[in-house]
Amino acid sequence: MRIGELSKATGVPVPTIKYYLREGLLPAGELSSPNQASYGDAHVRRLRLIRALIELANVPVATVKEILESLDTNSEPLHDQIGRAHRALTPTRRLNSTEDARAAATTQVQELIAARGWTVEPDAPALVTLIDTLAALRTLGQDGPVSRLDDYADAIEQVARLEIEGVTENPTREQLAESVVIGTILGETLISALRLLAQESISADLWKGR
Amino acid sequence: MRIGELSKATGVPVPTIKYYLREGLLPAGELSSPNQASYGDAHVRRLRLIRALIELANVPVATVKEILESLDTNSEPLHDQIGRAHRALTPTRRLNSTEDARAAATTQVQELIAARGWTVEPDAPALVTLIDTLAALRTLGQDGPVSRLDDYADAIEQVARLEIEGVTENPTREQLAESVVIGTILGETLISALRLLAQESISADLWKGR
DNA sequence: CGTTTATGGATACTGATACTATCCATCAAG
DNA sequence: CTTGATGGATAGTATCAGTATCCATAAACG
Repeated sequence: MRIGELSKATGVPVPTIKYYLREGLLPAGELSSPNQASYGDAHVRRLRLIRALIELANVPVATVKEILESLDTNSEPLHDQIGRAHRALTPTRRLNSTEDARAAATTQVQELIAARGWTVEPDAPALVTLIDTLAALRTLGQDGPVSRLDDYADAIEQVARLEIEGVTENPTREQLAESVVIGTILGETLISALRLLAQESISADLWKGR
Repeated sequence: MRIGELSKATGVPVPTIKYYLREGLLPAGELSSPNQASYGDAHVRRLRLIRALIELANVPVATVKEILESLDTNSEPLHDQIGRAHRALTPTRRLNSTEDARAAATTQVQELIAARGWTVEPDAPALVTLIDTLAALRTLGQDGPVSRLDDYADAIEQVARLEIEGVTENPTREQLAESVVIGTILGETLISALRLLAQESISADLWKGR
């Protein structure tokens, strides 16, 4: 398969494929002569994965590269690979909310984690996001979600259990890693879309025309 | 309060505040003379909201503007305001997956909606995202989430119900709109962070060191 | 065999986004 | 009365994700 056919097969423009090759997201094709390379099914698959992460999950190109490298080498422990996927989904910027809102949120989160017996590193990026979000909600006078945090956690734990279930049936370590990482990232998009759909339905029933 | 104090109170740099004023995200302060304006608590609150949407939920500046305008005028029906918030959370770009994967995903989603009795417009943005995501997962050989879609929907419906519950206790129409819109957007960040935390915990217990 | 057309590789350019920086004529505070 | 903000306008910057252009070579067609 030549680059033009790869482009046709995936719908990705040739210059974009060249860009991904340059950036190291996509491995080079096999060269038969200095300006002739052939690509295979692995390239089609990889390209689809790249597009899904970029288009659906809004993962930056540089992060996609990191994730793919980590999946390719498999030198890292699985738990670290997951951490990499998590960083792809966590906003890096910190929010400065009022000191007391943050303090209250921190306590609440610590209690939640303790009550559920979760094993979470104190510097997990999602921890910071959770605290910041709770603090922001409270500061903005929206304490509905804040006061129902435990109920949210119930539902989310259910989802997380489902995801683990759907992933542990993978036989090899490589397949497991791939499933976890892809599932973590695209799962977020899936859940978000489902939630919006459910909300839209409820909103339509409740407030249509109000 | 002058702009410097507003900056101190929120941690947002003065040039950035000026930028938000220019872009119409933040209403102008009250002018006492051609180069002297004073800002109040409403500005502090608004600025915090802007930052939360941008930093935590990754909403683009232009979309934040739209959302705030819609909340300010309250001329739209509530259901349309929610639609606006939904568009802020939905990727606009479409993915081209294989025809049969899309067809299968479309059928599956239609069945899901029918089975649950959801009221969803056929052109809802989340619908497209959901179909694309399912198609991508299947194409990538990750059918775990695809086959468990109904279980996911169970858990998500539970979350959506919680959110409605936490929001209907608002007395006025304006407060309701604000709660729904902010809750929809920041709720997404909250749920995402909770999910990652739950995953990290499970992953730590299951695969630490593997 | 000759002429389009496509390709690999390198380099340069573009458009969007979210700020930053500079300027200047006030205005306010010490 | 000098020093330091401020409002408003305009210009500049950094990053990101591609696009575009060139060129020497190779393949496909007639």
